[in-house]
Amino acid sequence: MEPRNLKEAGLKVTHPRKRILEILENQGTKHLTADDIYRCLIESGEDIGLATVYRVLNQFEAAGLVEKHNFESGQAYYELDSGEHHDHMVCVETGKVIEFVSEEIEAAQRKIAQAHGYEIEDHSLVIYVRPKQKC
Amino acid sequence: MEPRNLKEAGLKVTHPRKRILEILENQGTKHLTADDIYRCLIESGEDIGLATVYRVLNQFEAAGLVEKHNFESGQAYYELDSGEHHDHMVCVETGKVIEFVSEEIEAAQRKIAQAHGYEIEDHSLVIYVRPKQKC
DNA sequence: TCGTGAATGATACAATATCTCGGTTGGGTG
DNA sequence: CACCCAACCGAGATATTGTATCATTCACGA
Repeated sequence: MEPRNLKEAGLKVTHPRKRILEILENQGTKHLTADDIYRCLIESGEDIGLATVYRVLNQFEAAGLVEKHNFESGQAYYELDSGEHHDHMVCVETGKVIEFVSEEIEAAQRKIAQAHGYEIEDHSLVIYVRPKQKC
Repeated sequence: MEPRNLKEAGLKVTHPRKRILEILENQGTKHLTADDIYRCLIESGEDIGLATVYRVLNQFEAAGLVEKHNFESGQAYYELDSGEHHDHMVCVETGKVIEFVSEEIEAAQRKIAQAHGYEIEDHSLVIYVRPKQKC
């Protein structure tokens, strides 16, 4: 199971790590960039360096606490690892991100990888969509 | 249909654009970064700036001549638009890229988007795999 | 061939992320 | 509780990827 806190992840419980984890927990449905988190810290009066944010996010990722997504923006987005795998659908008009799971797609992927003599290590599926009803 | 040459794409036929298109056409199965292309040009004695490579690749993408992929590397990879859509499977050990098509997955995606009231604009599926036989 | 607007190359700049290093601190040990 | 030290931190330098600017050059229709 994924670690749910810093100790379980084998990380010292420091102030910056606690605050960053809090921010990730309080994220709504939004996926945050390192800079989002940095600015959020600054706004709440914290004195935490941007380098620390990147370092901590990398540690969190290595520890399995968070997932890192690249989408198509050249900027990485982070979200807490919910434990259950899911893919993403991004609305190109509103930027809204919807998470979904499709066992059908998962199975098809395994089949394809197997057919080529591989096993799946990971995968990334992002569907870019727009609202169906035209104005 | 996708444009197959510079004129059809509405682009002036200039030396840099011809050479960059040639390099993309001579790419084997490999997907190239802007820097790959730049170094290839330099090695073959051309005097073409890196800025031009980026500019031309962006124009090619806008014109539908090439596709840009982000994978997970923070670096964009380019390949000629073959006209037929395909997804990618990347071997995390060898870096090899395999292209594949799965109508099963395509259909499942359409179904999911529709169920949320969206239509698909585009999508990106990358499966990260490793060879099945362990040593 | 000539003229003109588009394209180019060099370089400065911007954005994202990592590295380095001196100073600080969490938390185990005595 | 006080000490100690490896782990951690903040700041700024640096690396990497890509874009903007601008003077010069070039493609191509007349």
